[in-house]
Amino acid sequence: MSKNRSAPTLDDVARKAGVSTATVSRCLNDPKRVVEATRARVMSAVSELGYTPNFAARVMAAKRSFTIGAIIPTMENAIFARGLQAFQEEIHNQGYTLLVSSSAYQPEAEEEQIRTLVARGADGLLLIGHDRDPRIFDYLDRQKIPVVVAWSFASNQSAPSVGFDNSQAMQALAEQVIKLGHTRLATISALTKGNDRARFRIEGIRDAMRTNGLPEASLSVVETTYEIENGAAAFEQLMSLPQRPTAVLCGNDVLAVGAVRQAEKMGISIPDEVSITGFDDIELARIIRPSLTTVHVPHREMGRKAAIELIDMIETGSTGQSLRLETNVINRESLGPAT
Amino acid sequence: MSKNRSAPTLDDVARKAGVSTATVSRCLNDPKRVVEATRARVMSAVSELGYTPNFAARVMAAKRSFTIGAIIPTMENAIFARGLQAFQEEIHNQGYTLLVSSSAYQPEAEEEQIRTLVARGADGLLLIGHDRDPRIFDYLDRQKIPVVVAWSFASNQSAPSVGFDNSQAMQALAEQVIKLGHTRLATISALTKGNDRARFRIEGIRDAMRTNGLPEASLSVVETTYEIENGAAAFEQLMSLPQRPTAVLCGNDVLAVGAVRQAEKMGISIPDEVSITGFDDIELARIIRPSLTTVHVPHREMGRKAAIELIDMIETGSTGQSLRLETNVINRESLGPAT
DNA sequence: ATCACAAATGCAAGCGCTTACATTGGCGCT
DNA sequence: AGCGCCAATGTAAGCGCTTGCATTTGTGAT
Repeated sequence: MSKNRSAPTLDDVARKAGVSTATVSRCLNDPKRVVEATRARVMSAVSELGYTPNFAARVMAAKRSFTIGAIIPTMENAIFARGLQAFQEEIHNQGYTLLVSSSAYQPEAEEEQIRTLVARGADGLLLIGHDRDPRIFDYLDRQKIPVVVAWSFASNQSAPSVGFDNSQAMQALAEQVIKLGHTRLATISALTKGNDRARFRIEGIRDAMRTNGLPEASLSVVETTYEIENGAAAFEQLMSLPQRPTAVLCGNDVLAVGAVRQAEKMGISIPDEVSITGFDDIELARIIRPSLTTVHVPHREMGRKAAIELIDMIETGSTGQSLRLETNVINRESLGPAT
Repeated sequence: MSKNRSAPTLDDVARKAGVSTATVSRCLNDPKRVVEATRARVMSAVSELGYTPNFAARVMAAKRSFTIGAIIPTMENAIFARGLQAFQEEIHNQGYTLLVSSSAYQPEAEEEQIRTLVARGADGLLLIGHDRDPRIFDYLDRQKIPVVVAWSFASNQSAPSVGFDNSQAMQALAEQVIKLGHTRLATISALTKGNDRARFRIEGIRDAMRTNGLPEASLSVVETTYEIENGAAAFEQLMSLPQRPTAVLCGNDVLAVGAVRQAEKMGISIPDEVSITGFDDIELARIIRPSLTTVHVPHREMGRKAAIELIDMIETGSTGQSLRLETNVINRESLGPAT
């Protein structure tokens, strides 16, 4: 037992317990395969030495890492944080570890990170949305890495998805807005390039307009990136239109908060002069005044279900099955009747 | 070139380029050691094959992972998110990858995660706060894993820290509060067990009281976990005290937001009847109405500096050096003179 | 006791890479 | 032309683990 200043190995444990490394390995991975007496001896050697298996060696030998990778567009806001937290809790319960990276909404960055995660031996991947180069799905398929797509639902894609129908969710909200008499609608959307969620949401508004006999072309659309300040700027831009919209449907709550703040600054009363809505129902939506009418998304449920699905795919080798979750409109103060 | 359905290895590349694996490895890790012509041949083989080095094998052979681990108390709020984002950007620039896990404020979970990260070959660790079993620092020391502590500053600890003086920061704020005539103070704090930041902040308030001749014992303290709802509940509790405090200094902005919301609900006017302050200066602090007087912490700078320090320790083997950042009080609407 | 057979354990071959050390070849110099 | 030297490349030994297969040990039935 050399008191070497570096981590003990399987070999050290084996020697101390007077067994072979194979037995120690089995003790750790499949305890019932080794008889009680030996196991006790091994286990005490393990704890006396403070042994922790070397992960890289284990992955290499077993070709299995019990690691799941997730690539999300951004960590800087609550939307993904909450769903991801649930995802991580679930996989942790099942003995997996989560590796997260964020792509900053850049497709190339995402692709690189996918490769990195695969090179790190991820057993499966969680991706957000369907929009990406099909070659990526081919690659993953070839490497036999199961993938689940979340935050979006579509049954006919190359990977199963656990999410909700963005278009329909937004349509339901737009219907309510229109029922309140609004005819001049506008939307502040996230960038639609490479972002199916954003596109579907705009589409949902258009669907509702069409259904209700409003000319689709009359929808003013401003696209911007995901920040409160940008939501504010977009709102200002919309308010300087010759014909001010009476309702601004925002692609997410963050943008809506920016709009609300800008309205306050411009002395525009919400919802008396203009109505504003959000999407996601993050905490901020109920904190802000006026509180936000928005679409509630079951983030935690989505994260959990995606985890369950992905682990099932990993462990049974199944090709997975898409799951569609329900959203619902939450009525708060920022939406009122058209004036 | 067998079109095997699994990832190409160094060997495949070497064969295709007509060189040895050693040369390929050198091309990838230290290109100047191989002559231009060979390198070109190797590189084109790499890209034709779509080769990505197997991470586990690399770590195992090189005993170096270019991975840094960070364990934060929670991912669910903006405080750590922002600093961590900066940390990650900086290490990414220097060619490292970040592995994050959250301990949910549980010391045992943190300890387990530290071991996990070490087993995964992390080259260094970022930890939050100094409060933890000294054995952990011993262990890390024995494994020769550099550690930097952030979000807290203390020069006499077992690990260098990059942070700010929580006590002094809070004291500065409390001074202002007292100068405004408040004498009945209360604080809503995060749980102090295992959380030096929380403890130091309370201490800061006491220091200011002492300095200004206020009886320290008169400070009402409520401890609770990190959620808006809990901040609200704590505020309600404080308001039902026989002698209502006139200023409630919250341990962080999230708790303060809860307090503000509860005041609104109870019809207590802020800051006319009661003043409320926060700590951290997260985005929410300026979004909420009344906006929060709070302590601004240079999160991004802290993250970046911590990254620089840690990488320096990893690469030069130095023992590191503590760095103290400045905070400053941001005056907004939620603090007013005592009535 | 003895034998057949199953359960427990050991042996050793990799997993895909890095790197110390050995070998080769090209160059300038005499 | 011959020599020494250094840059470029190759050889092969691990890194710490898992696991198929071989071997040993223990069990119950005869």
